[in-house]
Amino acid sequence: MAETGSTETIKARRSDATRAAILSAARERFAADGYERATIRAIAADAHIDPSMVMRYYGNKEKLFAAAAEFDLRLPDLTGVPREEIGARLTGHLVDRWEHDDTLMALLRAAVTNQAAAERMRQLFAAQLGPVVAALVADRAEAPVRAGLVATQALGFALTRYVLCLPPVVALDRAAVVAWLGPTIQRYLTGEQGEQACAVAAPNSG
Amino acid sequence: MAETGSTETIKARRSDATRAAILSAARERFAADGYERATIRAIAADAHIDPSMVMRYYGNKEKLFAAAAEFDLRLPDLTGVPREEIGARLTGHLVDRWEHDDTLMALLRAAVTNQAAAERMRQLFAAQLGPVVAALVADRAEAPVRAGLVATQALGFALTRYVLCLPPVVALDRAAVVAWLGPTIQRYLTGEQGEQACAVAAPNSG
DNA sequence: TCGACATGTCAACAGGTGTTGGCCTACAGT
DNA sequence: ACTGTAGGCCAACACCTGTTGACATGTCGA
Repeated sequence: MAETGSTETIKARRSDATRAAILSAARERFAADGYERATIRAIAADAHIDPSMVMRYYGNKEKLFAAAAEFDLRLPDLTGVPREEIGARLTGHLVDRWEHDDTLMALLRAAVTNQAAAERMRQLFAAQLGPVVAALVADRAEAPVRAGLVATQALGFALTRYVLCLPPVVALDRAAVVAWLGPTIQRYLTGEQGEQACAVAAPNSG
Repeated sequence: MAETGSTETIKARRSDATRAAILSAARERFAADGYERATIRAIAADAHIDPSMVMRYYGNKEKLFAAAAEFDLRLPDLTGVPREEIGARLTGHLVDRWEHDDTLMALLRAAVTNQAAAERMRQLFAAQLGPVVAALVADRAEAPVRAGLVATQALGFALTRYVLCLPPVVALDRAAVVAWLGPTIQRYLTGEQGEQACAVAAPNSG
């Protein structure tokens, strides 16, 4: 690769700003419209460039999506957290990730009608949520099921709140979300099949 | 209307079979492909008729979807069921509805990228799940939130199992689903915010 | 200064979309 | 037997899609 300035740093190409603008516009469009309704033309217009530039820099729509849907859940290490708090902590973290980054939304909306995006979603949970859950669970063989159950509730919340916009779910504030969903996530991580709720209050830390 | 045979029965038009075939094909396509990827041409081909017939009978794609997405959750009356079993019962019923009818799938897949379909989904939960939950809940003001939470878990399960196909969630059999999700639904219906799980086994009836 | 290369624009392509109108055919009522 | 009409097919429309290639412009090293 061509370099300049200090010998170790890669040269900042003049096109990097354009690439970033495309990626940012792509994320927004995919998040708002899903895979098929997010058109190359619309993305290019948002980025104030010609559609053909999108093709030059990302090859085709599929690859553009792959680049735009790169995502890190940034899950915290929960092994040091008091056992009864991990549900609330994980729930709070996931809500934050959803609210401050379009990427998950793009991935979710696209994954419903696009096979490649669905595969991405599967990999994301297997590679990022899986290990974290495995580190918390006593019986290693149970880890995939427990991670799957967590996904069930986490994605269901995101779907109803951010995509379908069911009014009562939209109305919940962060504390209420953690208070309601935290114990569910907690049980999926550390509880038993068939276990029922009883009146032990959990701390609302997130 | 023109009638024949017995004076009271409406005449069965020759086109009724075609109409039904269109509707059935539309449900399958919308369920499998979502709103935009399910094309009128593909639906017509499945029904072995010309695309223009779809337009003649249903006006346009939007109205066709509206007709195809007509759905009744057929929620049972849960007021007579022992209080600690309603979570399991409701969970089992919802799983059955998902597995034996394409319509919910069509609605879900379409609702993610189509506003009208999302509105349909909201109405479905407000009009069908809402009242059932309201009948079970002590404090009437809490009913919408509780119904929303149930939707959160029910739709999240459907999303991960039938749409995203997360392997561990797909692998669960009916009994396991009821055993894991039942207590969650139960808590959303009858439990308290912040309540945690403890070792009280729930019956596995469905 | 000159040429190579990166950056960007324009116009067009081939194919697919929802939708429309004209035409043919078979059947019901007289 | 004749005719009106419902059921169905065909061809076409206007538009939008991803994608491509030719062409202009700018920038930087030699």
